Amino acid sequence: MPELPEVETVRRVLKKSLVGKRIKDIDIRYNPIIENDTNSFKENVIGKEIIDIARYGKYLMFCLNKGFILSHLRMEGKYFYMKEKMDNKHIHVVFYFDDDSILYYQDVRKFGRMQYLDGDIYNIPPLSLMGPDLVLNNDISIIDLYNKIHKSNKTIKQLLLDQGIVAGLGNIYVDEVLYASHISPKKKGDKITKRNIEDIIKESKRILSKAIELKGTTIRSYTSSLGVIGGYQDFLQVHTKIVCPNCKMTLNRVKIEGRMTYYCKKCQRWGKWRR
DNA sequence: ACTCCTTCCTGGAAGC
DNA sequence: TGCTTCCAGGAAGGAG
Repeated sequence: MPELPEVETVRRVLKKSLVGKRIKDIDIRYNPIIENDTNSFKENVIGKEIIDIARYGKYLMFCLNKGFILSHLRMEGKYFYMKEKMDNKHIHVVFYFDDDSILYYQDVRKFGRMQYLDGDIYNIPPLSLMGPDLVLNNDISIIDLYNKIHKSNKTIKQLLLDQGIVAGLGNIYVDEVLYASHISPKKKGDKITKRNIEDIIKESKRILSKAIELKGTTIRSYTSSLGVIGGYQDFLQVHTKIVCPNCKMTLNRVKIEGRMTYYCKKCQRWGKWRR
């Protein structure tokens, strides 16, 4: 399940190979992956050159000499770039380049999406609707974030998963950030303090940067994306863990709004002004 | 305008 | 052993 560090890792790998390549043809084998009409997607993309690969939150952006392909990997989306032909039933989109190299998009659960967009990409949906990227944005406003979170009575876990509030966190790293910030995932937005927000931003930056350094987290991953195996799983403190690394108490494993959540009831107390 | 619920999809695990 | 059922999970879209 790629979150910000995994998408950033994919971006770095793809950027090395793909910049300067011209798209000669596209094979779309499963139409729902493409959010545009498939014919107009092809018309817009074939013949274009990839000039850069960027990222915002969990979105990967193939910047073309005109327009962009915005790609979201969701749960299982993976890119494979190679000179050789490959085939399996989970490859849904294939990009052929003018130098006869090939980019395969594989997605076991078919949840991933991609679309062609043109214009001021950051000022049109979906990117215009997103909160600040936790890694790209070095100047996230504590007060703006506090205002957004403080007026809600949803849980902080749910709020941090909302990409409109902050961009990049998914289920794994939210648990890690809340643990590091000593905040219960069940704490409601209107009980969150400015100090909590500062901790969340600081810990998010620390954890996500470290995870990027280690090329992301690989758990329950049968195939490594592009042969890249992440190393951050060795640094996870609570997600998928049994015992709190700090107090050694058994961790709570509960569902919060449908998401499996790991936390330490003792070290992440809510209602108390631990922080 | 907000929140909650359902849908998408598959392989692997669990249950019988 | 082999079949069936359950479940995870990000985000969109519908319902209330």
